[in-house]
Amino acid sequence: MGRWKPNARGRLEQAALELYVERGYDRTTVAEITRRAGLTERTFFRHFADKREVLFAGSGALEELCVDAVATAPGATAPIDVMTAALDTASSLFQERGDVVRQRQSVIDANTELRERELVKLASLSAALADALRLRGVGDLTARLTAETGMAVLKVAYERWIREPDDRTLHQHLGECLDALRAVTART
Amino acid sequence: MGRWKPNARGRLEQAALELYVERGYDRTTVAEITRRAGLTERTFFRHFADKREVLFAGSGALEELCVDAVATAPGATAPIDVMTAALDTASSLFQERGDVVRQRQSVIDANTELRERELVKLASLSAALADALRLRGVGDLTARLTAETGMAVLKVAYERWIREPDDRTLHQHLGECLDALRAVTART
Amino acid sequence: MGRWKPNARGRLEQAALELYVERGYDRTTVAEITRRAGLTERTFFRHFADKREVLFAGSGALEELCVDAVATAPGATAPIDVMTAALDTASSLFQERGDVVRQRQSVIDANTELRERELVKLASLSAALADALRLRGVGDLTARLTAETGMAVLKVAYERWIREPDDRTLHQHLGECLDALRAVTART
Amino acid sequence: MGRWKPNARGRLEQAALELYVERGYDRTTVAEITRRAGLTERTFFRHFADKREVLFAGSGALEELCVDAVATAPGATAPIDVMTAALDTASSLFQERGDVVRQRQSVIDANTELRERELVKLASLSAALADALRLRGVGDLTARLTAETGMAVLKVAYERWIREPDDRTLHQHLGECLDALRAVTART
DNA sequence: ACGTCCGGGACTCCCCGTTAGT
DNA sequence: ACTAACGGGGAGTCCCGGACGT
Repeated sequence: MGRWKPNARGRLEQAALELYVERGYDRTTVAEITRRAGLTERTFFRHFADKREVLFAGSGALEELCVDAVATAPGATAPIDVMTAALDTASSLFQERGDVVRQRQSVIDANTELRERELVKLASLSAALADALRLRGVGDLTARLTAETGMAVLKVAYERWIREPDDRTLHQHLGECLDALRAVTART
Repeated sequence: MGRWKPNARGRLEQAALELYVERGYDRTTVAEITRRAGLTERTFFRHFADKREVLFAGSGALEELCVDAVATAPGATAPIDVMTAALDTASSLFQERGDVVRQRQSVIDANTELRERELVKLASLSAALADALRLRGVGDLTARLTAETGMAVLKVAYERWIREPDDRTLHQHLGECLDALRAVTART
Repeated sequence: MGRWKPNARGRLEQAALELYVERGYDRTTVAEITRRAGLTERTFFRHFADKREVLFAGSGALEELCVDAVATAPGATAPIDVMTAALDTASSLFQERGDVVRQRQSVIDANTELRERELVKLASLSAALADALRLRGVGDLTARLTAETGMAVLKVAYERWIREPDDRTLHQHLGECLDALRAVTART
Repeated sequence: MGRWKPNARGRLEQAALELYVERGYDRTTVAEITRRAGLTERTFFRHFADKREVLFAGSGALEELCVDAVATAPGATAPIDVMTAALDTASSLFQERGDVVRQRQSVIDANTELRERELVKLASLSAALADALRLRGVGDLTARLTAETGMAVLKVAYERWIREPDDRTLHQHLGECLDALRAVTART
């Protein structure tokens, strides 16, 4: 057994989220986070590339799940339906832990730097999904557009789900958004 | 007559772009930029919010132009066509100065921080266009989706225009992408 | 009048020397130095390139004086005599403030990093003197060798002056060393 | 049989030199060196005291050889000639592997920290040679001055040998430098 | 509008310690 | 004895902002 309390990474994540909520992201220093977690600054940066990344540690797993959903969709599925399946996978992940997700999102929304990072994560997800579609044999142009469109739908649906505290699920919002998108792009 | 050489801001922009190209964004310090421009560090930050912003100084003007295109489109135009008009406005701005645009883009592509900022600018453009659409009476959901879809098309078309040095114009790429998008979202 | 107490640089130098003497160079942190000087770490590194340099701030002035002595020596003086004049200039600087010099030297001798820096300063002095000799028309090989020999003599004389607390001046030590050197290199 | 590939130390030396040449000493991190060598950072510091030392691992052997040359010189030899013998020993070591030596030297010359370490190694060599001379019965003052003078000659000769790519050997350069030194110190 | 001096925090890197495993 | 894994601690660089003076 080590000399240290276990799960340094987890303690840092929790301490960071707590402090970001308590006093806001930019009024929190890394020194304060590590103090609360009983560690040193050096250790924080060993686990997270920067002060923002601690909020996005889980996004890698999300990406994997979505990519997997694309890869394992039945062979004959149309690209847009494959994408829909991937988004549904993501949506259930969010839906399950609605409260935590909302809290985390309110932290992100309050700070521009964090919004920047969120957009990067979305772009990374888009690129990964486009790759996954190409692996299914979808052409490059279609793959990219499908992925980008999927992100557009996800963004809008997610935002509405967060902001409107009615009983609609994220899954329902995604459906509505996709319908609306079809109406927008339909040939007149 | 002032005691200083005029156009401090312009000199900073030029010095920054030169250095970013010569040795890369992250190997360039603000001190070096200001040294080349014959100014002090403090002055840099009086003109630009941060080291990245110097590359995005023109994006405000682009946003204005696009919003204007939305506002002045004929009253009966469908949202997607309004958006297309806005994108065409943007595209001619890029098309005119292809070389500068490509150089600037290669700097941005080489650095994650700059890509973050680029995404933020796109998100800001999206929000502005959604607002402009709402002002035309378009419903909130449709406005957002149209704007986000427009950004998706712009991203893909722009990237292909940059990367494939054939004779197709950005305008043509936009058209092709919109067609492809329609094919993707068409009901089967 | 500024908001700050004046002479930040001087306060840092003094605080550093005090602490290096009190508890040794490597058991002193920059944070402690700046705390004692009533400043922040950031300010320390604005004035001194690193933690060592604070002890060698005066070496630039010494170099200037020596170079000047070389430049202003009578035109017909032989290189070795020009060099001797330069060393005598340096020696009087040390002789005047014997106590401070010895204290500083004991700090340096106790730490390898500081000895490294001392050697670099000597090498820099050597290069500057060789340059100054070349400016007098001395050939490159002779200039370098004269400068390096001068440093050799200075090193040995200085060390003996510091270590042997008799009444001989540094000037006398330099003379003895030069004589001994001549004996060493004399053709048999 | 060990579980690891053998010769960890050698792999580290090679990886370090390669990287220092490829991208420069200060743009190379220890992590990169160990990654290339297939080891961990901790292992690097078990073999080398610091990041610089990996370039000076062989200097201990050089020192031994030179000291040995002093110790085994015929009893009646004058100090300066003993020193010359020691330098000639060193020179053949360099002469044999001219290419590697030049490459290594170009790395060192490009970085101040490395030049510092090089000077320390020379100072260490000087001290060792002075000790060896004292063991032969040479007086302290003469021993020190002879050793320091030897280093001066070695420095200048070595530098000229490196910089001037003609056919003169390091041995020849040493001879020329010694002659020039004698001319410099000769009584007029 | 610009310079000067300084504060403050993020982040990187070097170097070292301990523990456990082989 | 040698390695990996994890953490500590300090030096040093850079971005950015605040207060004051011209």
